[in-house]
Amino acid sequence: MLKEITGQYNADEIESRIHFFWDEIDAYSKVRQRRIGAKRLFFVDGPPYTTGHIHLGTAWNKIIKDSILRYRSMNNYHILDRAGWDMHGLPIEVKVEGVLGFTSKKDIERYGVGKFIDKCKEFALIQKDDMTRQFNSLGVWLNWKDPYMTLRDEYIEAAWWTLKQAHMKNLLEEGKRVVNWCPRCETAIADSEVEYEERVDPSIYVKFRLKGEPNTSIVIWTTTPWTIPSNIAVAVHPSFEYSKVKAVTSSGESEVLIMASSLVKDVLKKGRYADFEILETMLGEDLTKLEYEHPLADQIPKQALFKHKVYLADFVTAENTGCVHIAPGHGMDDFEVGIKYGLPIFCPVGSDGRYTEEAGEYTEMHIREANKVVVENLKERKLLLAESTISHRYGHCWRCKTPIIYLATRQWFLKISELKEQMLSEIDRVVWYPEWAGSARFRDWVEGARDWCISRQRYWGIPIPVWRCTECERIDVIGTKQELLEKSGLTEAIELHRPYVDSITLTCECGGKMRRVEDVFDVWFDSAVASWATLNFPHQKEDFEKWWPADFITEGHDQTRGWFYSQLGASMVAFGKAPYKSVLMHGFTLDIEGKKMSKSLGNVVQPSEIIEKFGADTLRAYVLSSSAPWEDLKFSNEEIANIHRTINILWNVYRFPLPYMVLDGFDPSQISLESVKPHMRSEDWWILSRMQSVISSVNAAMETYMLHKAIRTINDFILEDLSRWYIQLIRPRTWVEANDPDKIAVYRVLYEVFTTITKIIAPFMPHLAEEMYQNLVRNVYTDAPESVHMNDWPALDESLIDTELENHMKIARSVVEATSNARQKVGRKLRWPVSRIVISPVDETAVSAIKKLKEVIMDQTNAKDVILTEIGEAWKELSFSAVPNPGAIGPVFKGDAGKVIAALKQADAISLMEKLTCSEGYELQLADGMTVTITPDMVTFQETLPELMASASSAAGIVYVDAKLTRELEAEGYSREVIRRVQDMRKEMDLAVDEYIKVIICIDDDRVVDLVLDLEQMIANEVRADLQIIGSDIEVSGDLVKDWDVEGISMHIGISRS
RNA sequence: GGGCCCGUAGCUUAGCCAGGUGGAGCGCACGGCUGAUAACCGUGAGGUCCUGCGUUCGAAUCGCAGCGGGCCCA
Repeated sequence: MLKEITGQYNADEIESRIHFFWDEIDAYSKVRQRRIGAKRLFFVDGPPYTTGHIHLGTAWNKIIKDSILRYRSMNNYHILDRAGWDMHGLPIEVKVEGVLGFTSKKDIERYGVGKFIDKCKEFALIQKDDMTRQFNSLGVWLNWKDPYMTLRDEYIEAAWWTLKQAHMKNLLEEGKRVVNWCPRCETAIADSEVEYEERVDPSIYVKFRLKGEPNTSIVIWTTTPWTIPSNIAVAVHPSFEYSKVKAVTSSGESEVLIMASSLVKDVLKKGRYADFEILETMLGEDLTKLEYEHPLADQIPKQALFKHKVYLADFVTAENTGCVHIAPGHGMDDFEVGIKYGLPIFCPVGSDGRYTEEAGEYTEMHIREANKVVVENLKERKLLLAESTISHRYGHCWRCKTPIIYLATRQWFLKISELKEQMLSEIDRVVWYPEWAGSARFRDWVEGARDWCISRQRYWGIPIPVWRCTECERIDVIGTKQELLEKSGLTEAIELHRPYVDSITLTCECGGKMRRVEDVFDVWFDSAVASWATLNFPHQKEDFEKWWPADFITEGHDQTRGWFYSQLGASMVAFGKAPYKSVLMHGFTLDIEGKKMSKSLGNVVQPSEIIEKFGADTLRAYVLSSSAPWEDLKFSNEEIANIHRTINILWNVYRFPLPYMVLDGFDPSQISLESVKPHMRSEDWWILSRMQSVISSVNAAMETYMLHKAIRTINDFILEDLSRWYIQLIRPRTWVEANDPDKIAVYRVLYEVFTTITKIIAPFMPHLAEEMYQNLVRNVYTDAPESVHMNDWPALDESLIDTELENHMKIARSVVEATSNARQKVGRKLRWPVSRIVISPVDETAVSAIKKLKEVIMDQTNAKDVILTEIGEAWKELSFSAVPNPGAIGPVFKGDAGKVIAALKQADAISLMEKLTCSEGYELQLADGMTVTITPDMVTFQETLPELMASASSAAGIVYVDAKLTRELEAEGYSREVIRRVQDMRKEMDLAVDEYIKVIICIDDDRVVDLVLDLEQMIANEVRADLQIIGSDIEVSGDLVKDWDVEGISMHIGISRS
């Protein structure tokens, strides 16, 4: 049986109860099992990094996923949805280093890599558990019991297997490249791990002395003096014009300098030269014969051995000097130039940021200290033309914030650039939401794809499964644990992490010993293989055949260059096709100002705070409804409170009829909707039609992941249709005591609407849906599915949709609102009936709407009659007054204008109007007897309403309210005032709805007593009084006695339990 | 500096694709309702539709340029 709900909406209580219930019956597993055999949907969870705490953005991300999957499940999809965790990488290493008080890789080596890895693993696992709890509190259903974790053997194998594919397809390459390097973490870091921040660096102009041309130098500019020891060349633009300039100092000394012609003035000003003379101009391509001396060759013996020349490069811009310092070991562009012209890739800097022995006198110096030393050394040699500082954006390590450097090192690469064309065509095969996420944003990114450096010189990561022979250099890439066991001859269980795996050696074909290269994978490679790793491929191939590729993924727009890309790249390498069929790109959570949430700004909103205050369902409904998924979400406390209010209204709507239903023993399982149809009123048909229309809109919205539209539609329905209208209309019908078919029809219709609501809110507000479902459905039908989430999504019943009725109801509501408006103007409150409202309808539809829904209108306007005029015709009882228009009268009548205006106001408006509409003028007699001609532009007409009447416009036309009182109306008005007070007192005494009372009412006005006595019986019925005394001079007593003031009349009322 | 997205009332937003009198909610002011009541409803005020230029009979909507914000890149 249905149960009455007495409490207010208490999210905390509901949600903990529902979580307990779900755990108890293992609802999630049952829901998934139920759909086995249905159409498959493979969803891959983008694995959050195990930081230990979720934030609003990750909460939003999981809420989107959960809502979509719940919706799909109800629409009969068999869903595969392992939650995922990204658990390797620098962030955890850095955190563990912090806990252990380490500052460099040497500390880790001293401590022991094995112990360090154990700490990292422990850390990651603990943080995963913490975060699982937090995601659970959002009501997010994914497979939490068996999540995929990047630190697991089977996951590591998926990465290994993928690398082996790359090797077999000749897409794996080891090579010297310039990479972003963090000198603190002593590792290469990915482009995506570089954070750009404003930073002040030196800005120096350096003279490189030409060989064979005394007193002549080419001038370069740089912000990294420490790279000067590594200088190998100068680059110029082939088609820029360069000048040889004779520059003269204030002391009269002169020298010859070479730089871009357009920059001569700027440069010489910086060098504080007093005068100059252009000796010669030439194109960049004419400079290539020049050779110069390395400025610090005397300090760096190795530099004295290299030739230093000028080369051409298109990337040179006409900035600074137009001559670019090239150190192929320390810059991407520099490296390219070096490769192109076969220059030495000279890189005398070690992994810790200190110079190596190749740097001569700089050996062991840290590059950060080197800046000032280099500048000093250049100054000593009179090679420094100018020196200052510059503030610019410079890359930093995302974890430890150390400024990065560029180093040419040996690294492992996936040759993604070779796959670019195929990747672009795969992008077109994927369905993107919104469309531009793929066609514009992702495409742009992929078009710029470079080879992917997948190696890192760290510890906590998937070891790169490359073994190299110490004798012949041959390499072998291991694809699985099994393969490793076989090739190494080991039999016992092995740990696939460092340092254990490092100790395993293989035997080379040449008989030599093969050792693993020491690197681990870039952590982005981990998640890149998620779509097959989560299927335990290659360990287990059946699921892969059955499910892959993913039907759907959804992540934030930062993942364009992240997971959308890394997955595509890895999948192209492994399988030659995209690993996902459709992608929803969602936005970011910002603060109310539209600024990103960050700890330093102190504007971070914690999901847990919101859950505590409003509950998870409110948070969910808020983030889903407040903007389109792909737009950024500006977090607003006001808006979330507003959503909470809507949910609260739904709760109140839901519990409102329950006491009556329970009292009447209403059993929906015994009364079909079909059986009450003969007794349904227009409003019942209407709400059922609206309900179906809502289902239809929600379906349409969900098809294209317009989650915001889906929820807004549902919320509007709850607020506008259900709470503000239907419930108001049917309230009196629920109070009827007899077992009236009219009442039963309302109950059944409400029941139908409520049970449908539980299903359509289930994907979005899963707890509230479950709470309502358990009472409405499980308490009635014992054989119903255990959880609302096991139900099918409501099928659209088009036979219930009546668009004409929906349209008519809209018109009727508009009439009711207009009546409210008019009542307010005339000062007649709703409790007091009016004799009639008169409507001048605009068209046929308005007429039929009003005729069909007359009862509804009368009821809601508290009017005794509704009268229609002919279409477009004014109401006959109206009169008009003339309003003179001084703007037209003034210029014509000048000094007499005042008299004309006065006369117009006195004139008979009706005949004036009639004359003016059918002729050009009206002869008006003024007070002094003069007659003037009034033209139509001089006067406008205004309706004047009879006393106690008011009008307002509505969709149906003008609505007039006649608020004149009669004895009957007044009697009813006062009686309702009395009833309302007694009801208020019943409430105050907390009486049961059906309890009887005794009432004594003393009214200090004989006329009003008389009026009220007209309806004595009605009052007694309404307030359930079995004894009622009303008079003007009687003693008032009772359990509760109160004095009231009703429109200036004192009333004393006493009530007691009967 | 480049790519993509966003900019509408004090706040959150609809309308923009397909040009034709800008519409809600919150907040504010006033009023109403009263067995959903620690709830609810109505009315009103409140807009340089980021700015400028252009296309057009007509621009919040289309185009261009700029400004501000976000993500990504250099």
